[in-house]
Amino acid sequence: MRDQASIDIAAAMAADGGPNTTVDQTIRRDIADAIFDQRMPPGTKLSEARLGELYDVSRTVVRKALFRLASDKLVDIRPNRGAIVSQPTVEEAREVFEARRLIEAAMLEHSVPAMTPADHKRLRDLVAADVAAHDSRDRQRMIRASGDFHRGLAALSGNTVLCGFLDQLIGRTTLIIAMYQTHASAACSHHAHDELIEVIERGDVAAAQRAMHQHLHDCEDQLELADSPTENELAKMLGARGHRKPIDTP
Amino acid sequence: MRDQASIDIAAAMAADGGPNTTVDQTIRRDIADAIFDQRMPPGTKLSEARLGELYDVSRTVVRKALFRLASDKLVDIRPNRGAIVSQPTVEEAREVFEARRLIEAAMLEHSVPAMTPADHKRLRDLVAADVAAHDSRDRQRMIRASGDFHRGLAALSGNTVLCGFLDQLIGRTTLIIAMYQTHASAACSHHAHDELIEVIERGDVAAAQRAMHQHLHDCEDQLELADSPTENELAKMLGARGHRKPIDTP
DNA sequence: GAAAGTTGAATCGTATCCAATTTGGAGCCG
DNA sequence: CGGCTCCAAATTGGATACGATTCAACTTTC
Repeated sequence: MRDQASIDIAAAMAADGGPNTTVDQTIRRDIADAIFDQRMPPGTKLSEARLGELYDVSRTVVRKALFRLASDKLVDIRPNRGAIVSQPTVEEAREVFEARRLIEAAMLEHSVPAMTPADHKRLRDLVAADVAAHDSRDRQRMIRASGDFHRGLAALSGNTVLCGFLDQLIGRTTLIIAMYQTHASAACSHHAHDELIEVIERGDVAAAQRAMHQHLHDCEDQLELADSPTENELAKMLGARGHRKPIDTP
Repeated sequence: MRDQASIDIAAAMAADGGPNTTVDQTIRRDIADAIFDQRMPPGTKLSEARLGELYDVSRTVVRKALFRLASDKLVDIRPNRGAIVSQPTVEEAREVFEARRLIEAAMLEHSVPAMTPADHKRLRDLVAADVAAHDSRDRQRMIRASGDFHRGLAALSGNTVLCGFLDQLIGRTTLIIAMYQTHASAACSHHAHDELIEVIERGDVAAAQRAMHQHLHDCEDQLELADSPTENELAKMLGARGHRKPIDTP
């Protein structure tokens, strides 16, 4: 019995040492990463059974992960039709950017005046990582570093609730970029981040808000949100022109 | 075959008329309503088995509902210890109110200039319902009507993403009120809503934003967010005074 | 030859079952 | 008599099994 206890303790230690991570969290993170790194394009089917056997786990836990991802709007679960990587519409994309503008600009009002030199350094480090990623020509790194800058800036506001919202929005933005990106220019140019941090260090709230607003607008404008519709948009247009195709999610 | 088609149509009509609602949605809504109406105080245990037999359904679907509620931050699922109605901390409460101030004020900037007379009427109707609820002395109706006003105002911005965020925040606010309300004054006074709509109809964006900011501040100030700590706050304070108690969720 | 109906495979949703963890209390020892 | 250990009941977490729904290909008929 004491043996059993010690074994239990050892097992617990081992489990704690590596991850507090349950399996479903691993799956969730893996899929999210794959989406962010654009290895899983929007629309890819996510079969519960397939994922289950990939991770050698039951469908129950897979479904848990998919549910969580659905609440983060990264995957879309259609009743009786399975889960796919979300295909955000143009309107949704515009709304996400608008929401980001509102939230990120508003957060600056509180965070900019309260920043310490240490905070400024943290931001500069994040921009440096952004630049490095940009130089590496690695799109994954670029997107990730850009997101990390925005996340880090938001974290300085000290409001975890808003950070949670923004976190979701950044994830959705990545998906939107994957879907509507035009030529090579993938993420936000890091120059904008450089400019932004400069204004922030000067403590000029209004200018910082303007810069953030402009920056996000530029990101949105780099996408093809009007012409050259992607597949699902095409389907929508065709549907409106008489090819009555039953839409399941009205 | 035509018979079958007509039957299907009839069934669909019936289903749509009442619920497109699957059982788990019903459970989810019922619990949420119970929380909002303060019939379920924060901390109430939500046993899966009990709920399952109440709705004559398996635990699987109950867990689905609980999971969804957890992602809305209305219930708290502790590993191996079951689900309880969330007990928001004081910091969480402050953050929720701050988030609401930011979001709701920022939304006005877009919605106020774009409102039509019809929109104004809609808002007036909502305020009227609010007043009626207030006169009825029915706390449930008061809270609900107040929330509906904020929801309706947000809907006029046309941004469903932000509306979703605000919807979650309003739900959490209700929970916060249930936990930290002082004497009788439960929800926001409807006078504030009256004032607010007046400024909105004048089209004065800045004034409307100020009014919204002030209104939410007043709501927050009506709560006891400093003295008379509730249980979980007490536990935290004791923990800080040397009683090293291992926290499971760091 | 094309359109409608039918059949079949695959996948999802729910129920039931078994293992793991927590909790409360009984028993034992100091 | 108080505190600790250990065990049993209850509850949650995960796995498997079965029924329902959907999509696609095939057959049949006009």
